[in-house]
Amino acid sequence: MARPARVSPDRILAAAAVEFAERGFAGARVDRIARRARVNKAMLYYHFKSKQGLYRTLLRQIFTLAADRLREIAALDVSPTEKVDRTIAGMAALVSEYSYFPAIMMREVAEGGAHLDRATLTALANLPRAVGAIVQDGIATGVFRPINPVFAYFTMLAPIVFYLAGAPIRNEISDLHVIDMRALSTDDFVAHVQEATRRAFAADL
Amino acid sequence: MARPARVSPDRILAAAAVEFAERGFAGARVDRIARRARVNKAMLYYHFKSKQGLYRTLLRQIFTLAADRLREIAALDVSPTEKVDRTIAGMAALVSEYSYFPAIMMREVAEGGAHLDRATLTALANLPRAVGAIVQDGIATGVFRPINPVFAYFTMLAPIVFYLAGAPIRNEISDLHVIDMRALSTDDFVAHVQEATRRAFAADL
DNA sequence: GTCTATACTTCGATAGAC
DNA sequence: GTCTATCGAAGTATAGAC
Repeated sequence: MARPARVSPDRILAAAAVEFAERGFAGARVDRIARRARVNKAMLYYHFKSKQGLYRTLLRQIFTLAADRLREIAALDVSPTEKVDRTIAGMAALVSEYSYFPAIMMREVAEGGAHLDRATLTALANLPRAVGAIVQDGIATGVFRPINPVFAYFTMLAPIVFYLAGAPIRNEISDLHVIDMRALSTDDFVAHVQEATRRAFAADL
Repeated sequence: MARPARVSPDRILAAAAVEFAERGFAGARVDRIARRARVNKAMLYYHFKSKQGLYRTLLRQIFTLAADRLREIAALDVSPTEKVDRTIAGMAALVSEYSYFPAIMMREVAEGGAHLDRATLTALANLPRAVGAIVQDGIATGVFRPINPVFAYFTMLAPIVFYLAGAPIRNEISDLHVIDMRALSTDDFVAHVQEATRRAFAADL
């Protein structure tokens, strides 16, 4: 049973996730995180030592969680095609639970991993590794055509992350009445990426 | 003939592109931009009024350039399939000319357009519009299966932007010897996305 | 573990001479 | 248009009492 300990660190992490997702590492304000977590700023430093320490802890946690989910899917006893479908849906589901995930991911990619340590980068590396394993299995068993597994990772997941992170700016744009992107459904988009990926990966008959 | 005027503003914009791509709006330092452009900081404020003014000018320029290229492709007298191929290659080519483009794009999406004004958002909106027009044409003429044009935009271009923006962090990860992503070629990736997109969009026979 | 008060630094921006 | 000098705000971090 999960002990109710560490409420304060966990509340800080939750507040940090929102702040870092919305503003990035440089734009995030420690005062705002503390206030949102309803803890004293000194407590934040007491638990995490620095803004960067907090950031790294948060990202390691997020990346580890995501990689674990992907590895669970990879370990299932279903076809590679089904695993690819579930991978795409799984990432979308992860985002609906942790809505800050895509923005943090996009920012860190753009940042070139500047604020990350070895452990955090390793956790991130497990994402393409897990997806790559699924794809390689599909190629080996002849259900997928030969594709580079890392390429496959980007083709499958970049649209999901980009699309879900892009919801706020799509709304901004829709407000201008130049093009309306408000009616788009996330589920429809997930189904679209799944269908597109099945067609893109399938071995020729 | 382009007058050689405005060397100083142009140099500032070029320096700003590098700085904003590497560090984001909040992380960028006006002093660094001025030094890189070899102009006095006061000159920067003289020409652009504020950090935000500089940022908006830069992004409007980038987005306008990208949208113009896409519209040129859309206007070509070739098949929709060929246009889609060229759209993907065209974005990759744009990035090899303006290497700061993908990072800025990713950051701004994550930021939700917070620092942008109406003109800049409108310029950005022209990207999905141009791609959407190509896709709609393909659907109307029966060479593509029915797909949402905005979905198609994300499926085609998110992998390109994500992959190209991700070069630095892939190198960081490769240094850890957990997974090696250094040997990947950009041209191969472009070819992969083109092939995947052709298969994903093609109408069933 | 928790809080108040504050030290120290960095950064965006401008005044004002030339 | 260009430069020097500097202001004032904002931000990270910590010292030290409880």
